[in-house]
Amino acid sequence: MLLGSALVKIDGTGRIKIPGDFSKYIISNYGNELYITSDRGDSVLIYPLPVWKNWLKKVQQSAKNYPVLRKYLNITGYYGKITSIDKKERVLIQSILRERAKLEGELVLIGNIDHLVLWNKEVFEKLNIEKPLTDDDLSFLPRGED
Amino acid sequence: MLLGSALVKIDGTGRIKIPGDFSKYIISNYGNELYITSDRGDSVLIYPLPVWKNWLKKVQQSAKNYPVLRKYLNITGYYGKITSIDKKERVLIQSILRERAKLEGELVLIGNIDHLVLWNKEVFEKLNIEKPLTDDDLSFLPRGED
DNA sequence: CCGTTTTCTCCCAAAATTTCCCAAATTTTC
DNA sequence: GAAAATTTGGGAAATTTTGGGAGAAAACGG
Repeated sequence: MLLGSALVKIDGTGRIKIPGDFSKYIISNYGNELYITSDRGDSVLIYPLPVWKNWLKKVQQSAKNYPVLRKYLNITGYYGKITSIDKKERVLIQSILRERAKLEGELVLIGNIDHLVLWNKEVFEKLNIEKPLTDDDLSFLPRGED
Repeated sequence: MLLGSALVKIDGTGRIKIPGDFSKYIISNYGNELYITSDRGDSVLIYPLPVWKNWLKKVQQSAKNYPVLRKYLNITGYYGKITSIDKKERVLIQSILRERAKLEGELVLIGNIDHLVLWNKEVFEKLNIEKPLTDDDLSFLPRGED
């Protein structure tokens, strides 16, 4: 399962090295093909290709009626690209995404169960860390078992 | 499967180069004949010819019950043309479509399972990227491994 | 805490892909 | 049938992608 985060850097040609534990998990469970995309352009979604295909099927089945879902498909198609993890466990991030999500300097790569999310570290912190969660926010959490 | 996008340019004589991964997939699965058309004139639909023929059959069936579809058939017939992918993996976009869909400067070519959609990049972004998806929009996504 | 091993980053060069350009061939127009 | 316009073909430059070496940094083991 993909959990936790790592700091990574992007090289001169637009690739990132996927940390060993993430890449091992992905390759052994799903193979080395990825679908790299974004929904809002501010972060990069890195899916194992089979996971994405599965997800896509679900979305498309409901997309018939909702224009919003069609827009979602347009956008994830626009940002998207099939890529593979190379021998050194690197992946190329396509240039539209590099620009849009400001991929330069320090980046944060976060595991999200079956896929990864990549952020410009500064951007991520501005959105999530600077204004910490309030008691109110936390009140929306479901009850844990007790 | 045709997924993801690529930026392409149109040459002086109205052709685009279909990126290697797309063209390889198309040719090996469907051969090198295409049907190039449009439904609304603002983008260009690029179908492998066998895929289009199949689709057409379905639409014609439904047109018996829904005469509105006749208009769809008229339009896609009007814009349409059979073309083939040349040795250098280029295709000519007929001039009605070049004008109508403003094919000049940077273009975006987006994979959609079994066909491609070509847009003027600016136009596409105005329609899809300028106003990004909101939290509310995303809440319409089906739940799943996300 | 120090040396060893593994992982990651940085860099360069080779390979592949895409774009640009020109000219020949074909089709259309008058 | 000649001129104009469009389509087709291919060489070569420009750009992007790929591959791998070597140093730097981090993790590991004792």
